[in-house]
Amino acid sequence: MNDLSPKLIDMEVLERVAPVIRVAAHPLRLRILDYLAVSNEPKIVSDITECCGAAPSFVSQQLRILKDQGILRCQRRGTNVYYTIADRSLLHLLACIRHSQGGEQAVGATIHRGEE
Amino acid sequence: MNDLSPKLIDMEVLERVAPVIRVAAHPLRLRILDYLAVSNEPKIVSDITECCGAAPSFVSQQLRILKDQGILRCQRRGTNVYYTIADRSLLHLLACIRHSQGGEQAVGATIHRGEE
DNA sequence: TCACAATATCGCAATGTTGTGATATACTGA
DNA sequence: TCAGTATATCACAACATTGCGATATTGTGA
Repeated sequence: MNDLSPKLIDMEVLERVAPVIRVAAHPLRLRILDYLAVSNEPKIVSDITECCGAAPSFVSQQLRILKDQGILRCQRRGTNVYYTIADRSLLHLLACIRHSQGGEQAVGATIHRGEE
Repeated sequence: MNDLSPKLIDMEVLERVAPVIRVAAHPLRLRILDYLAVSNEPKIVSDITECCGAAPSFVSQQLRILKDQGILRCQRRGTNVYYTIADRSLLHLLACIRHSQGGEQAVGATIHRGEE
C-alpha cells in the first residue's frame, strides 16, 4: 500500500534489461555462450554448430541474434568466421548454472551496456 | 575443434533453466518480482497492479505465469489474494540489475529447482 | 440472498519466436 | 575462372507471447 516506487528499479531500466535476458532464455544460445566461454578463444561457426548439434542455418541465426544484442562479436578470416564473446554480462549467469547442476540451479549475469 | 563437451553444461540442464530465465525476460514480471522483493511481505493483487500501471487482467495473467513456474506463491484471505516470492532464484538477478542502474547493468539469479 | 469488490479466466488480434529447407553470398585453391 | 567449402539469408509453417476487453468466479457485508 505504502509507496515503494522510489526504491523500485526504474521501469526504463527493466525495459532495457529484459531483451538481454530474453536472449539468454534459450538452451541453444546458452550452449553457444557456454561453449565460447569455456573455449576462451574465438571459434568458427562449424565448431559451434557441431557442439550444438543443430542445423547450421539455425545456429547461424542464433549467432546473429547474439551478435545483434552485442553479446558476441565476429571476425571473418578467409572462409571462416570466428565468433567470440564481446560482452561478458551473461557469463556470471553461466557460472551460476554450472555450479548448481545437481539440485538447485543458479542463474547470474552482469549486463554491460555500452563499452566494456 | 578439440572436444570440450565434458566441460560444457549439460543440454538437459540448459533446457530446464531456459524457461525460468524466460519468465524473467519481461519488464512487467521483473517489476512484480522487484516489488515483492522490496516489500518483503505478501502483497495483494490490486497493490501489485497499481505498482505496475497495467491492466488488472494482464497483471493477473503474469502472476499466474510466475506462480506456475514456482517463482511466486499465493494465498487467499477473504476477497484478497496475497502473493509472495516462493523461489528466491531470481532475486540475485534483481540485485545485480539494481546495483548497476547507471552505466553497466547486472543480471544475476540463483534458480532453485524443487524445495527451498 | 444480493450487490459489490477483488481476482481470474476467456477469446482474440497482433506480434514474435522456433526450426527447417532452399537459396544466396563470400572466399579459396586448383 | 570454376568447383567447392563455409556461412548467411530467405521464406515459411508452426507455435508462443503480448496485451486488451469482456465475462466469470470468489468471497464479504448488508
